[in-house]
Amino acid sequence: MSQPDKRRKILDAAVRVFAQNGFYNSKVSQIAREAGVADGTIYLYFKSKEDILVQVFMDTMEQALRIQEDALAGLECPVERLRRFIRVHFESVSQSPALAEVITVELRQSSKFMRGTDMKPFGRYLGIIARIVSDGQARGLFSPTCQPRRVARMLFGAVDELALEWAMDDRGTALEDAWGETASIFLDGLLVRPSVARDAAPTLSPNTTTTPATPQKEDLA
Amino acid sequence: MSQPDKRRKILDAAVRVFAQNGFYNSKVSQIAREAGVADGTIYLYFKSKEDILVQVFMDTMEQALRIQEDALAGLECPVERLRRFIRVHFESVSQSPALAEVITVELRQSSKFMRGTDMKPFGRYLGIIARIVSDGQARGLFSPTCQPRRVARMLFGAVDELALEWAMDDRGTALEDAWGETASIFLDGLLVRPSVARDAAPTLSPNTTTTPATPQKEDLA
DNA sequence: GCGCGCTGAATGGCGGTTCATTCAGGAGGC
DNA sequence: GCCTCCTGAATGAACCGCCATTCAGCGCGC
Repeated sequence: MSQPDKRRKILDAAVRVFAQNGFYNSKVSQIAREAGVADGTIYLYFKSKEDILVQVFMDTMEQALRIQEDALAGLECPVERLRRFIRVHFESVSQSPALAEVITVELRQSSKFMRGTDMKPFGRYLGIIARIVSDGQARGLFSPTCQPRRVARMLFGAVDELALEWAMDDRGTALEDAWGETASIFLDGLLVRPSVARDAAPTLSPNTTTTPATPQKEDLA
Repeated sequence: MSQPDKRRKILDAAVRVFAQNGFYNSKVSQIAREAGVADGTIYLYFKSKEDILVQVFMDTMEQALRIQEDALAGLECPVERLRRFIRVHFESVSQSPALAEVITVELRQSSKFMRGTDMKPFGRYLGIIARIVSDGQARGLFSPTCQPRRVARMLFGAVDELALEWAMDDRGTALEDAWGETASIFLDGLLVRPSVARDAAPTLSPNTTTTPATPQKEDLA
């Protein structure tokens, strides 16, 4: 009646507590209280306090991977895939900010001294982006000069930073339109179109002035 | 003979130790040993262990700000300013990886429970980027639709993530060419030029195929 | 001999982990 | 149906090691 049920309750409680105090300032007994469970019970399900964190991380990452894989399943075009990825990431984050905060903040900390814990799931998450990029390059859509792996890391950093800001400070501002802006920068860049005629003075303003390549339709999930 | 000298030694030692073990797994006595100083001495210069971290953060941030302000002093063009900013950031990081690691990793952690410690310096760092962006918009160079503050955050995230990766794992790979790639993505995007004629089939290949707007000369520091 | 900068052994408490104990519910004998 | 015996999940008070912080004293320069 309780086995996996209780594990979940503890994990959820842990996420809340970690998000509020950070891993090291969280007491196991507080997690227990929050989960409605005795201190000792926790050690029936987890090896140690640190193990809780690892499992939170693993669970979340695996879920995120599944969600992305599902979301991208139908799409062909790398451009659309990239946009979708970004949107889904933000959506996942806004689903449970506390979780996002823990992953985002604690993940870094952890990966330092958790040598031993395999960060594979994270690598796979990056891999999704990297594959989109290299695929886009193969089709001649994306600039062939950039390293997919690096772009993946870059994009993840950007997206993660925005998510963190949102989760920590200004829960008020809309995270919803962050995704569009992020996508448009990564696809089109900051620069306004007429980049070829860079040093040519604005002789005649071509009709290109406002043509961000972004307005592809991208309807519902 | 030692007042500010010793403070520095302790700070430097702390950076090394924190970088290796993370803040919470670092022992004050280890910092002391590393600094060639007695445990108690540390408390002559710092209120607490946490205070050491705060000061590392403050010092570093202030230095980073100074460096960027100096580096950008002469430049007018927002495009060049942005590129310079990115390059200088990476250069700073590669100057002392340990420091970068601490700032990058611990900063997040910290800002959670260090409510009270003002994160102003970090805000100012973001502010530099934001100003470049809004300036670029004012001059019609950058897309007017994006929020400078958000772009700043995004860029910082990207750059920080790359720096972290470099500092932690693959110290081997060249951080040097990361800056160029980052700049080119943020300025030009991933997409290969002919964005206007999106759905038009490749009727005639225009000469635009390989024209990343990046090849501005950007010589030495 | 005084004070200042420094020392490092001692301390105090904090909190992760353990483990003797409890108790709900299931199986089986009558 | 009811009582008894088991089982193992759950409990939570106590334990114990760890480490940030303190402070009584030491030496050195004046």
